[in-house]
Amino acid sequence: MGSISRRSADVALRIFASGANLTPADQDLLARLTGEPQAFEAGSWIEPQTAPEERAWLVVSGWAAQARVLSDRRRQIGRLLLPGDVAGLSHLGGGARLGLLALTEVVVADFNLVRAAVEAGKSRGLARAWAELQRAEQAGALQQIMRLGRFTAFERTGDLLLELYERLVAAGLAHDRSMPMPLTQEVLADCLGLSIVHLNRMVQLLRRNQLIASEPRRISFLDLERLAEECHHPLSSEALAEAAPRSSFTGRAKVQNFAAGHISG
Amino acid sequence: MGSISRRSADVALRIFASGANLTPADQDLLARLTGEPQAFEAGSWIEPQTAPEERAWLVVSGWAAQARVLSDRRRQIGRLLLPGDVAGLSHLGGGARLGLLALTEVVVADFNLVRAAVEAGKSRGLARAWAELQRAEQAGALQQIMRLGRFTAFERTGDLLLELYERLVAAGLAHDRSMPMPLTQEVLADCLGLSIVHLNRMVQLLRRNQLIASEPRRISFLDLERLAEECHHPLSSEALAEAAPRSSFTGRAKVQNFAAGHISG
DNA sequence: CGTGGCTTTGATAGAACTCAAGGCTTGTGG
DNA sequence: CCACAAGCCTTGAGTTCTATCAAAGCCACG
Repeated sequence: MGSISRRSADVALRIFASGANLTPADQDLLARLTGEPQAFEAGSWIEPQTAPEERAWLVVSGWAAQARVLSDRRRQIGRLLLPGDVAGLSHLGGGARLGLLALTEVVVADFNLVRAAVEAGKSRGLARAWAELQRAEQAGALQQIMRLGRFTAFERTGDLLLELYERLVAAGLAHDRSMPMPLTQEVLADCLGLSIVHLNRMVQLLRRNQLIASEPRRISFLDLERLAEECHHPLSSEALAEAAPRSSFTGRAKVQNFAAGHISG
Repeated sequence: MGSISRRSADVALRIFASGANLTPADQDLLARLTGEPQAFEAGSWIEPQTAPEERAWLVVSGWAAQARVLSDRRRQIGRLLLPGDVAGLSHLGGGARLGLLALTEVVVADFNLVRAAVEAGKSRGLARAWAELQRAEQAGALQQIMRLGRFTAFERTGDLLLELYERLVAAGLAHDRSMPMPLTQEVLADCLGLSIVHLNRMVQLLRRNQLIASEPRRISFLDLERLAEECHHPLSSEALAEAAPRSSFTGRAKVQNFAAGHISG
């Protein structure tokens, strides 16, 4: 949890503000209100679900998750946070509170002052950007509900991977039908409401069906369009545009797990 | 879809604004911006999921649902709307769009002007009320994700019934551990991602376990606290307070379905 | 009194979970 | 440089949960 150079938050701030068209003055205000970056190691809670108040955080680098753990150790991940995402847009309160968990090594910046400024109506530009984040969070939640409610395990898995790819592309962190995948299958399973074993089998099915290929910490899509169709996932145009070069992975027979494993199928 | 007396929206407006502490001026603005109440019959789409733009609606009376239907007829209900709830708080756009479906006969009022006023920053009070609605919607979505992801069919069913009871109590539409239940089991199943048959069996299980009792279009809770515990549902204090009188249903052996059926235990 | 919508029941099939063990990598210490 | 341990992925077998299919019952309504 050390302190990091303040500048390291710049990239994330840029991602956060992308599409919001902030004026220079707003950008400056935003930079001043953003707290010192802090690092958390993989597996640690940035904010436990029992925290007395809900703080706002900007994810600067690394992947985090908002999660709730039941007394019998069942765990549900409500939302995955990528660099540029913000946790704690609004105080949820009550029984709905989630904890914020570092899935990889994560750097976050305190965003409470930004939230306070937005709530106090200090800046129209920031308020617009904030509203856009809330919109995206709401849309993501609905997508998650659709997945969990009526999708099969196979569809859920493909749909989530596509969502992550699209979000990473939007953040400039993926391209060419390939993306980093630092998450363990346990984490993916907890997103999708599946057991680890079953999720593993779905990933293998995706591979056997020539829909994805994976290197240790990376996943490539062999047929984005077919995967999207089979998973009822409406592909964003940006994701398709980014996919043009159709990388060399297509030819390979290398079909492996994320972080280890051998050829299977 | 006829037009209804303008005054009929008053109650819903009051529910909508409850807790927001609007000034008289804001209340007046709100009333002026709220459109003519319109009636829709049960089963009709107030707004199809293919609508070109997403309009904002205040539910004045009746129950509605935001739902998405897949090409193979699978249907997922993302959110149930009770009187006083608002659909279309923000433009979601993209693939996440849901339709708005009348589950009973429903009266809605056009809320687009209110949304526009909020987005234009016309009133601090209205903006606060609007933000509170967004907060509630977000919390509801997270609850739904938790339910669908990690709860068993039994827990989902009980948890949803408790949520509905709490929301109805908050809106002044239920009390004494008893609430109206105009929804068919098909609708409940589509909320919970279950088949009709299985949902029916879960309801029967709740009855057999002496947790609920039901008359034709009404459900009573025989042991709110035990149900909440078994379903991992944190009960709101208001729901418990409303429950004090422990109505006479407790003694009855009448254990029936919602709209029809016979004794089954 | 027949019809349609909803609920209930039973039987069967399929999906997903659990348990248990083994394999691949990576990192660590001798 | 090798042995070992820990974490993660993979596999197989058996069980539980949930869906599907089909039919029947109940109720409201015309």
